[in-house]
Amino acid sequence: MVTIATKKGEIKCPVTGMLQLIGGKWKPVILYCLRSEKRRFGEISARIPNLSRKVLTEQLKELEEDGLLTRKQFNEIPPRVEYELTELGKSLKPVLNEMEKWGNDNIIYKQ
Amino acid sequence: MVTIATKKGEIKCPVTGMLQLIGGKWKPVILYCLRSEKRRFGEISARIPNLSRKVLTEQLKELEEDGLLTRKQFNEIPPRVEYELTELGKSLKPVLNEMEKWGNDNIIYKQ
DNA sequence: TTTATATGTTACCAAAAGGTAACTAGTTAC
DNA sequence: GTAACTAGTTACCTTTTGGTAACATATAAA
Repeated sequence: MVTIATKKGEIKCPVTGMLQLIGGKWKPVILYCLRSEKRRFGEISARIPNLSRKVLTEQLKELEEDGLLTRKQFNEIPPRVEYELTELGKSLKPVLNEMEKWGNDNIIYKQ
Repeated sequence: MVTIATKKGEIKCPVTGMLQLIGGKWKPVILYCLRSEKRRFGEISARIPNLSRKVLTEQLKELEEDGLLTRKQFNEIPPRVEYELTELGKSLKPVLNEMEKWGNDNIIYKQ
């Protein structure tokens, strides 16, 4: 469960609220990448090659702050960090699945 | 059906593809607003008060170019313009419904 | 001794997104 | 004669987002 503060005159719309958490160019893809298993930072980065490591770090941090995933750091050399969806994050699976389905049914990639 | 050109090295991900069409701060809310009926420009604007008219115009134009909605202009005074989802736009309803459901189940607005 | 490793951080810059305020048009109501 | 109406457009600015390149770290392998 997530709490969002409203500003004056703001309408309490469920879709608007959700977009405050997973709106943005990369967050749904990151969550989609983690939907069925935990992954290391490098794995996520390799699977989303157009996303720079800097931005990936930022987005992961925000998703963690919003309670959608956990970050587990192992103090090894070289370092290892694993990201995994929380229960709240997992509850997004129906949304991600519908997005995946729509993309598969309606998008043709060319070239 | 939508065609998206890939750049070199890009992965053909259904979620990434969908985000190119409806990613962004406002597009899902606009589509959600039109999910069950056609609406005039002013109606949409009134229902999304934090969205400026300038940005609404831009977003509607992009959604029209991407084939998700139609724009019907009546040459009356004062002017009237109606926006309505196309079949492709309507095919997004399952996604929008899951987003709505998740928002209603998981978000508490405070204040 | 140098290089490679994984996961970052930092400084700096460019591009995209979004906002406000002023302006437009042609008819109707005051 | 002036204001209100709707659906924009335009100019200008700010904020957000995103990118690149360099650096840090501790150990192991060459």
